[in-house]
Amino acid sequence: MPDEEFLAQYDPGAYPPFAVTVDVVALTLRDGALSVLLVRRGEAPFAGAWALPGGFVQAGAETLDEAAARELAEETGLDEERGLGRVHLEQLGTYGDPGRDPRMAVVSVAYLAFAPDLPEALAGSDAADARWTPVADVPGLALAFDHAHILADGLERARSKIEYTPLATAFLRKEFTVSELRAVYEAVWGAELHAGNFHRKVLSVPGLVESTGATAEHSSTRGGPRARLYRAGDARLLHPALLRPDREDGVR
Amino acid sequence: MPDEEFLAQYDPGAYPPFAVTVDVVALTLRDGALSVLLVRRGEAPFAGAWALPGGFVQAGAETLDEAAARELAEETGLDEERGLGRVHLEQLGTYGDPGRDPRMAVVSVAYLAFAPDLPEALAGSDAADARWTPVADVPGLALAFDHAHILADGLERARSKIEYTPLATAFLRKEFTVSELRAVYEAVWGAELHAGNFHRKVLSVPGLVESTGATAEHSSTRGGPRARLYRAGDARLLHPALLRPDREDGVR
DNA sequence: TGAATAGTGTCTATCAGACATTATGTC
DNA sequence: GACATAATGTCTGATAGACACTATTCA
Repeated sequence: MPDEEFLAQYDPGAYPPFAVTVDVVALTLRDGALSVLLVRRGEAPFAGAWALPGGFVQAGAETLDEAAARELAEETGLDEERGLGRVHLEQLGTYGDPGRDPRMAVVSVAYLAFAPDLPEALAGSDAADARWTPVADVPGLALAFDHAHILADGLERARSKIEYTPLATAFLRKEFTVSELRAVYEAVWGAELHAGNFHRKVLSVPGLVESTGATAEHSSTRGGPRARLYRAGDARLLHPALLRPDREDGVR
Repeated sequence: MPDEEFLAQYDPGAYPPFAVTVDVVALTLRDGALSVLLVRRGEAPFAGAWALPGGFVQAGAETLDEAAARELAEETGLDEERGLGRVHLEQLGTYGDPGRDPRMAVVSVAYLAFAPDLPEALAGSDAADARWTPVADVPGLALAFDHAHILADGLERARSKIEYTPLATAFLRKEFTVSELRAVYEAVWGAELHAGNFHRKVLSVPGLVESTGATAEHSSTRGGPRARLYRAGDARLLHPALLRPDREDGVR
């Protein structure tokens, strides 16, 4: 049977129906704290509960990546011009356990976003509120659906990803100091790093950062020389990697 | 509005309909060559073309992981008893570009499987044929849908995963020699490794392998002492990792 | 006997991490 | 002047990789 003939008599209803959503774990640094974008749901199910921003994929009209970017833009107020281009967005994983949504069979494709410090969030169409929330405060929140699980996976991916890619720079503005970069690593890993060793390491890894020649305006905090400014380098993978301090070697 | 009331009047038809499939990139070593399980499609679309094994997820009846295990079992003839338990199965990524399936909007959740050398494949219900195919032979095959893309992603994941996890052992039987393990790395990475250094490295990484005390029956190939036998160790992450030989440092 | 293999020893360049030091800012 | 920070220097132990070497088995 030729394909055309088959398609003409084809009955889409014969296949089990799913709804497909995208949900975004959007991370940023606010006041030195690793924070995630959460929305307060305006509608059932889980009305009133905090959840990851997300929504239904428009079948046939957009790719999954585009759907994730669209949902993120709706809640952050960014567009392609203003900043969205600087946000790193990657697929995290897909969650489809039966019963994860009480309405019907829903498969959620989760995305992970790294964003520089952004203006306060905007409540999108179907959200009552939207807020950047320090991830340390999330455990008390009882997120909707399986979003706590998705967030945990996203955090672990983020911790691992900044080890061997230069994506920590995606949390910063275009120009940054080594100290600011160190603050990113410390916030994501939740561990203090040795300033001197970190400095030397960052400059020694090929392609992680490149110098701008300029120095920061005023030394922000409590004195010290003005720090030099760097841009993100052109590496896509770090070699050697910046390994996080020993997390119980090997994880048996 | 309470959730129950909402659910009662809820109309699933209001949401864009998707079909959800799982597709499996199942890798194994056959005669020293890294090989992937392919099926020849019996029905349109792409009837007669080779494709990754997969099928529709049964909505509400199984998790995505279970659906992937079911599809893999159908094509390999394995069940929980006979070997399926030793197969490593992990989610690879999700593919949902509009038009990737000519019939309707289909989202495919791809899985990656590492299997020990298995008996010849079995054609499942909707496949005309099933075969373990050396990945080196695949480029000439014009796989159905976007399966060439999915396979490429799976291979890259596999190459990367054996660096920092002990999953290379999933390609071998319960007991194996260091040389057999080296053959896995060489097949997956497509590079020759230094036998002596590899040997010392494998034994020095905590939790990668543990000794059985036994030695192999006969030195299989062209002489040499009988090799000692090892089991997979209890590590879930390797530290330090086994880095693959320099792939153009950093990938700019 | 010859050849290939298993396993170990040695050397060197590199790297992570601990620690120290100097210069430069703020309060 | 007290103090924190930026940046660099020094040292040590671990590691990757090159190479050499011995012992063991098959043909």
